[in-house]
Amino acid sequence: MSEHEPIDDHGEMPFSPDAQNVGELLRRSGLRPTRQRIALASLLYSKGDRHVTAELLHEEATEAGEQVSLATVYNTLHQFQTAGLLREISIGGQRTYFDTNVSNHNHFYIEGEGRLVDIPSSAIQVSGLPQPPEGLRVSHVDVVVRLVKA
Amino acid sequence: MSEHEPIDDHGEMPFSPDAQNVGELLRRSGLRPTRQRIALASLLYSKGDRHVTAELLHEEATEAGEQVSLATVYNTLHQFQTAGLLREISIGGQRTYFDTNVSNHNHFYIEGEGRLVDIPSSAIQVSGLPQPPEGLRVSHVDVVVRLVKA
DNA sequence: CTGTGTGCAAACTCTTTGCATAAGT
DNA sequence: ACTTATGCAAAGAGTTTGCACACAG
Repeated sequence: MSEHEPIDDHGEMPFSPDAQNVGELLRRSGLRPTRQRIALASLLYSKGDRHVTAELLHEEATEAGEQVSLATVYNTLHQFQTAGLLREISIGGQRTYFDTNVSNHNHFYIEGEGRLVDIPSSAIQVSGLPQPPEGLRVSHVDVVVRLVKA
Repeated sequence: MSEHEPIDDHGEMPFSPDAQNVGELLRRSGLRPTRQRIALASLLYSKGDRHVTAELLHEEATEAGEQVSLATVYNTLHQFQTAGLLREISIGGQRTYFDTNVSNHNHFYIEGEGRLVDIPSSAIQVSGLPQPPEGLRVSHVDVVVRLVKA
């Protein structure tokens, strides 16, 4: 994956939600474009950046008339994550969130609502990181800004 | 709860692990100093700053010959948290960690080991926080530096 | 004594897994 | 056809809860 021109046959949007492109996307990630995966990917990538839990996505799929089991949603989310299409977000609490924005950025977390909002990568700067202990390297720095009602 | 001088009767250490002081500590937090709570508090505050899960603490208590049920450990951790004696740490994943260091500071998280290490509060600086959405205020900023084997 | 805390086991939530069936190439 | 994905339901981990008994004040 490196030097293709922006797809030029008929579009200008980075991701287009139609099955065509989603299928391509999946195929490139080594995943068979099955009906369920296409449905889930469409939901994920047709509304801009999103933060979903398995349950939420399952609900949406069901409401959209797509029949997908919750187990498959879980499987699919993890497959997408492994393929680099999603990033798992680490908020405390019980539910696991997945973010369609895979680039470097941080989050507001609205307590009591369990809602996540992106903070653009550029906005926050972290300085003064101490040296990690021997034998370890920094893989990722997560900044979560917790918000409560004013 | 507000204006008491630093405890002046006979000590200079902030927390002393013996039952005496732990009992005091609990009492001031509005918690009855029961055998179990004293045992758990002693484990928590006698070794400097610690990061524990309910299971870990339960194990330690058991090994130390104290009989405490897991349910009580959970209850106690939450009571301590409410009383401001502990802070819950938000790492993704399934387990909940509690930190005996209640002051502002951040964490290294060692993936694959599930271990937490404090980063002194002073070390890290976060700048460029965007304005939170209307009606919300920042309650806390968590920085988690994820580490992997080099 | 009186009220709060504890222990146990059952319930609950979120997530994963095993295996037979269905769908993709 | 051959292989991989899906669905179901059951199992699993971590955590919470309800209620009888025990202990602190």
